[in-house]
Amino acid sequence: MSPARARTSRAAIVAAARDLLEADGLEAVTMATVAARVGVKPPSLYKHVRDRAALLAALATDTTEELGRVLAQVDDSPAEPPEIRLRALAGAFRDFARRSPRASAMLFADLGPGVHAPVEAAGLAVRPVIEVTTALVGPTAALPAARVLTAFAYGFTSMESAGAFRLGGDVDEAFRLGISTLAEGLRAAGH
Amino acid sequence: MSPARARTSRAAIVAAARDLLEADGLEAVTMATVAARVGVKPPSLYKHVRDRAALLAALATDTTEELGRVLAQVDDSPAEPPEIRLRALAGAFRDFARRSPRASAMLFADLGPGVHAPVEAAGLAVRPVIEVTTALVGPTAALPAARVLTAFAYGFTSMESAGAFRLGGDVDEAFRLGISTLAEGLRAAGH
DNA sequence: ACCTGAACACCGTTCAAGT
DNA sequence: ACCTGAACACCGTTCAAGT
Repeated sequence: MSPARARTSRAAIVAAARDLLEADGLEAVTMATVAARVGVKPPSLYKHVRDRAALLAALATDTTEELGRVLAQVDDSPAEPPEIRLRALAGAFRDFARRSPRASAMLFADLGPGVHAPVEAAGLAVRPVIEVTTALVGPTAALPAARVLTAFAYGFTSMESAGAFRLGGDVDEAFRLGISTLAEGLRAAGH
Repeated sequence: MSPARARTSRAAIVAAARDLLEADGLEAVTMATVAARVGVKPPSLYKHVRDRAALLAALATDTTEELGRVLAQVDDSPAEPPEIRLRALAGAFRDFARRSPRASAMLFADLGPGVHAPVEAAGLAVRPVIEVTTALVGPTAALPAARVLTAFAYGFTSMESAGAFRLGGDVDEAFRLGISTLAEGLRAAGH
């Protein structure tokens, strides 16, 4: 008797995977390296995650949920003008992307069939953006405006952490330019 | 004597890799599947590419060069107003991304250490964008403006092909909104 | 000069057997 | 109920041997 007590957990496994991802890239996230990091043998992981694809999906979900908490905390003063709130959200997302660049690049990426954060987590993370665009352009135009802002911020930070800006110049300035232009332009368009 | 004549080529290998990538995703691009598709055994590939990472880099380069040709061909009438040229470039990029969604998502992505298209190919592909932003906002502000446009278009198409827009609504409209907003907003800001 | 078969280390995954 | 060792198919890569 005395069945084996859990020596690890799903949360610890996901955290280990995220650490390995940020440290050494996605190809370094193997069942063996993750298992070693949480102190078990590879087969034991299958008691906590279905397979590697499910582990990556859980990693994406974890990242999405953390981002959702960060953005919700940043956007806690709806009395501010929407442009100010938007700049704060964008800045927080960029900081998040710099803290977890590889996990952030996976937020909206194609990770194989059915491998992405569930709609609930994604919806929750994007909610602050939609709330701000609602204040900015009204409820009917809020979704496309949020998509535009998200696409820009995600594309920019993904390119940045991949080292895709290789022509010199001030990268910070370009990010601020994008957010400012979109904030003002969307407001002007969305009467 | 009569040393073995090449039964395949680097170009054929890259093309096979791209086909496999678009058909079944990056994890389906193995040395074995690529070799089978070009009609050789896996070890033969190493006479043409250093390793799998180099093959993926060559794939990214090939994609970047093709995009460069497409964009250069689209932007062949510098007499048009920059907003029109910009819309044409953006539309061509989106078409390209829909034709080769997985390869396009790799254009500016982190594919491992040193695995991305060389600066020359990337610079050539982005040249039409910089030329248009030069016409739009002047030479000093052209680079950040081009970065903003590229980040938006790349982020948007990557999200789109990954299936990240899951809240309904008109995705085409959102793309047009982004390009219009940026074209007008950047011009207004870049006197 | 390129191709192949054989070989190796590694990876994801399964499963019977332990506690 | 979770853990492990052993096993399997597969993958990237090397290399000696073919032509």
